[in-house]
Amino acid sequence: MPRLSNAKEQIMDRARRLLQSHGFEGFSYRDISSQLGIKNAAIHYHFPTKSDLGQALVEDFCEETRQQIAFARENLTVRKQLDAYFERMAQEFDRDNSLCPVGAMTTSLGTISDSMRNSLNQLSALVVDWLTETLEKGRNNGDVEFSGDARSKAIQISAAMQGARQLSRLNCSNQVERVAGQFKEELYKEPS
Amino acid sequence: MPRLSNAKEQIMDRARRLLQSHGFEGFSYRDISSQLGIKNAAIHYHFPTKSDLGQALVEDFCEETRQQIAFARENLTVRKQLDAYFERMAQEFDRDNSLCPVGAMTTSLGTISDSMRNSLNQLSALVVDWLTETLEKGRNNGDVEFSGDARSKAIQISAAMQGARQLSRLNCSNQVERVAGQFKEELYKEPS
DNA sequence: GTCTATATACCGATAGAC
DNA sequence: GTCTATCGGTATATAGAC
Repeated sequence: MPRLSNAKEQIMDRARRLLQSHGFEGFSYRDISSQLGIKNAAIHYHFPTKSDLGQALVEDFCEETRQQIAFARENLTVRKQLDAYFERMAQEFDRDNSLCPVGAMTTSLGTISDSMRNSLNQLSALVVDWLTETLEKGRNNGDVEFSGDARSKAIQISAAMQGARQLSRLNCSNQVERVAGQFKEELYKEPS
Repeated sequence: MPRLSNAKEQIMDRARRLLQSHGFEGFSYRDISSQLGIKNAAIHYHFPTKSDLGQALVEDFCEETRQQIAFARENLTVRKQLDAYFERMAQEFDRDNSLCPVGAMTTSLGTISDSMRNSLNQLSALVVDWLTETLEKGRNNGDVEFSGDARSKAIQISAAMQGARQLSRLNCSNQVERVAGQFKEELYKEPS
């Protein structure tokens, strides 16, 4: 009889929070096991190595992001898609001061496995590709306004949101909303 | 007779590189001592605790930034000041793929000393305050163009440059130049 | 599937010789 | 000012009982 109803999910949930607050090398199996009231060895049963755990976490982020993008693309206008993206970034920070997964892993890029790094790259590309496509579409139909090429704008926005979540943790104030508001003012200059 | 001509400076130089590539918790006294061909205890003589070393590093960053800002403010036009800032960010990344000090510390904010955190906060504020002042001045004399309030724009730019350095390490390509180019295109729309 | 116990390695830090 | 030697703590990971 297991002590936890669905141990694997609970382990990943704790690991996810720890990753987004302390980075991949900033938490240990002990942090997870003590929070769940189990022992280290129990985690090793579900995730033999920490790399396995990290890989599962990043793939989870990818899948979640894919679903959010798919929903937005099929159901929302360009402006609503961008608004939802900005709002999600601000809300994730408000909830638990969490970093974006990519930002939380940047200091560990030299030590993680190739497969983990590849998945992280995919996660980053998912957002940038969707932003590029959405911005381009919005410029064509007049929903948004910006100069330069769409991919550069997409990278600029993505980088700024990641950085804003980090600066906000340092200042203890939500700069994500502020940066998002600045982008919206610039993109939505002409009311549709 | 010391084995190193100026041990303290050499230790800080190595520590600085390690901090900007692996984060504060991502390097050890051993990493530094092995690179310099000395022993751990020698580092502890100059920096009794790792917190002392970290504090010295952040204060060094502050002093360097203060000098760069003071020079720019006194000798350069608004556009030249912004150009110098963008170019410095891109060059620092090109040289050794280094993170900005603030971005390198965000996953360690929960474990570092209060004094280190305060210095880090000062470092971030130095750049944002200077950017705010410079943007406002440039908008008044027609050197640059942007909407919204200057401080929001300053935070947006600062956050984007920090994020761009991190994304660039993941992609193995210099997105810092690309993001800087996007900002320049937007800010310098009207040729002076 | 979870436990106890253990292996091995690394960490920051200190004492004392030179 | 640097060394050798060592301490206590923690990390990931494994073996084997239950």
